[in-house]
Amino acid sequence: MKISTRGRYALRVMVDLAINYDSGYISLKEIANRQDIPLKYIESIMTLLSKNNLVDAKHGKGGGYKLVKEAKDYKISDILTITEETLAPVSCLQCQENTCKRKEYCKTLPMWQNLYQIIKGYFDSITLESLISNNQPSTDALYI
Amino acid sequence: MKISTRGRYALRVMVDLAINYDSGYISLKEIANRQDIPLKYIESIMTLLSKNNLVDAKHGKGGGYKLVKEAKDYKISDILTITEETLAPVSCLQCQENTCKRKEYCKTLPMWQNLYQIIKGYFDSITLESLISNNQPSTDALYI
DNA sequence: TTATTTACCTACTAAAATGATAGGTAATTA
DNA sequence: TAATTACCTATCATTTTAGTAGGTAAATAA
Repeated sequence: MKISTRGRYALRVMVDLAINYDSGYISLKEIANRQDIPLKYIESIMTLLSKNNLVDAKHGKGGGYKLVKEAKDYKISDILTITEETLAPVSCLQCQENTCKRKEYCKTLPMWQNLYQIIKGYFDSITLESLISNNQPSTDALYI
Repeated sequence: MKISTRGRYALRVMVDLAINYDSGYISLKEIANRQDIPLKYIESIMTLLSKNNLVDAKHGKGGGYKLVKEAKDYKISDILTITEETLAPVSCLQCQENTCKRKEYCKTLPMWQNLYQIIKGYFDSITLESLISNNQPSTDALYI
């Protein structure tokens, strides 16, 4: 039950882009260097985010990536859903329709559904802005 | 970010043992059949749970497994922590001491720490008994 | 115009994790 | 004593993960 490096790297790059937003387009060469992430690896990840319109890419000299909206308008769930493909903790929940034959009587299914909602809800509640300002929902408040 | 079949199978077997608690020792042959899980695979999983004293095993004819305590006294986290090795969503959190060199300034670390607490808290709050009675904390209540 | 820089594209690969299977041994009991 | 059961060891096929390599296309600065 681990978040992949793809997702973790993507978040770090997005945070970097948010912090350096005023510098305009920032090359991956610079970010890869600063974040100590393999350039070629992060290239494939950022191309994915670019195709999903999370970032604006500009080719050529002086090009690079920049955010297309304010940091507060990026939910962490938006980024992770793309890089992780899904946030569902079990595969029977990752498609719209659950095709598991056990679903009618499965004793563990409600627990997984709940967990899925909790994880999604958590990542929905955090933005790039809250990451930068170290301002996240406290765990204490999550359970009444 | 998926729970493995090891963990999912373990929970299903434990639920089965809980439901059929009154029947005494139950063989894996019977459970594997009922749960449609490969016998040899579940054997390795249950040996692990047995070594961790979550179940009582009895060899020979009429042998099998049974719970060592009431269903309400098994937290889901106890079972999953053994089968999944850890519930930490990122590897830097799975040992007592975080050895990541980025930990001092990492913008994403607090988010992972919080998530870890939420996941642990969730699985701590559910027991085998609550699974059987379909009585789990509602998602609605989790966020104020 | 040309050299440079950058994103993007395609293919490949090594290592690890996952989800098993196979064949036995030891304990227990009917 | 035969049958049954947990347990032990080894192996394996597939998938996923985490990259690497080498190029092409776009854009710009010189």
